Amino acid sequence: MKQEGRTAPGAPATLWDRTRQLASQEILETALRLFTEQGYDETTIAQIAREAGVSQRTLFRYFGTKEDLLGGDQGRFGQVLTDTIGEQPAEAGVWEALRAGVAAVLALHDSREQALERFRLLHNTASLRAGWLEKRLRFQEDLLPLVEARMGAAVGSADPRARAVVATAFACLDAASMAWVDNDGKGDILDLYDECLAAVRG
Amino acid sequence: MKQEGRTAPGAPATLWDRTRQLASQEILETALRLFTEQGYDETTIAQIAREAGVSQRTLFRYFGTKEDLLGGDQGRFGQVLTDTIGEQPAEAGVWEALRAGVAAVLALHDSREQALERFRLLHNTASLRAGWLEKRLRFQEDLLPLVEARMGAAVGSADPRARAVVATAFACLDAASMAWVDNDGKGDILDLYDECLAAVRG
DNA sequence: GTCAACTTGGCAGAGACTGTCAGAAGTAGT
DNA sequence: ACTACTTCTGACAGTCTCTGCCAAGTTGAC
Repeated sequence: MKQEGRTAPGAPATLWDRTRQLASQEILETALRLFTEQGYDETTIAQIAREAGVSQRTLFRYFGTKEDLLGGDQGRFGQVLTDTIGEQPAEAGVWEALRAGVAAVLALHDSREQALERFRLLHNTASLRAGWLEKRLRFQEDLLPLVEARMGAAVGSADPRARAVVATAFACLDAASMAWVDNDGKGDILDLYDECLAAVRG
Repeated sequence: MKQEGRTAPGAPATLWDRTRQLASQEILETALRLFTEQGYDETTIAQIAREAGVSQRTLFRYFGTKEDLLGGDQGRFGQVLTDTIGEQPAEAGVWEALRAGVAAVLALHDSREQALERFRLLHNTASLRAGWLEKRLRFQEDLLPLVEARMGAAVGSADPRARAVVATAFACLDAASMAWVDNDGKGDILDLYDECLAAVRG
């Protein structure tokens, strides 16, 4: 299995690529539909596979875990995050850089409705939240060197401050998105994020 | 099953209570030993049960999940946390109250070595971290009303600020404990916690 | 001693996930 | 078009966590 193909711009777009793209999308849509219809825990892999018209084995080849069926391409989240922050001007402070990263990631969702649906599922399903938090932790670790550099700390040292700053930013994003869901998607998450950060750093 | 007995101070201390206490301890020690010896993921429930001299079924009756085998009595963590914060004087600020809670929880570990062992396992095992984070999230929710009251916010409103503050405190605790583990348990976690908070709120 | 309350172990089974393997389907060389 | 090669798929069996159920044993209260 070598799924690197990723539909590059001037793609060769072999039949395999297109087929995989299609299957992947079909699985993803079926999963999201069933999750919202009957809940995450109440939906089995077997059911998703059946309704998507593939075998369980194939489903697991596309998405390594059940959690991966939500959140689509989470790899991109981390990528966009680190890229955006890395591109911030050197004179920008840590918090400005982190804010820019958060904004970029939030802009990644297809639509407000889809984002709301995903966030709602995420915040209401314990088993999902756990996996999501863990994945986010990996993003945080990836961000560490960038933040350390901006804070003037020795990169890779045992200095906990950079980690605390990054984790705080995510904590605020979490609080903001939860409030956003509670408000049924009214308003802007980024505004809520700013509000949270102000409350913390006040 | 009614395991409420919990060896109250002037306990009746029936034979059942003592037996359960013993079995629980035996299981816990066996689990921690095997986890540190061969890793969390590489240790199966079957093995723990066998070496602890109980059936798998009984093991699951004592500890609902594999994760529960680490962290001992996590219920107490949340209890101590909310109790301590609730007992703080009204004129104490949010951050002082939260710090007191954190200190109380940290004081709960039996020994420095055991705490170090647990933290190390926790931070190095992805599957464990996920569950731990999720459990912590529940503590955070429990704390919410207390913090909201102290911040003068409408309790139960969609105000994300209290959630952000609580999450930030935990984020700092996380960063502090990770640095502590990296330093092989040298120094005081609470000092690191203060350092983190200063970096965030600085 | 009797009976109720409690505890235990074994069994069967669900559900997520993995390794393996034969075979189908696409791709490329001639 | 024929062949050789790579890629993908489905099926099967198996592992591991976790749950429901039931029969048997132990303890406690009277």
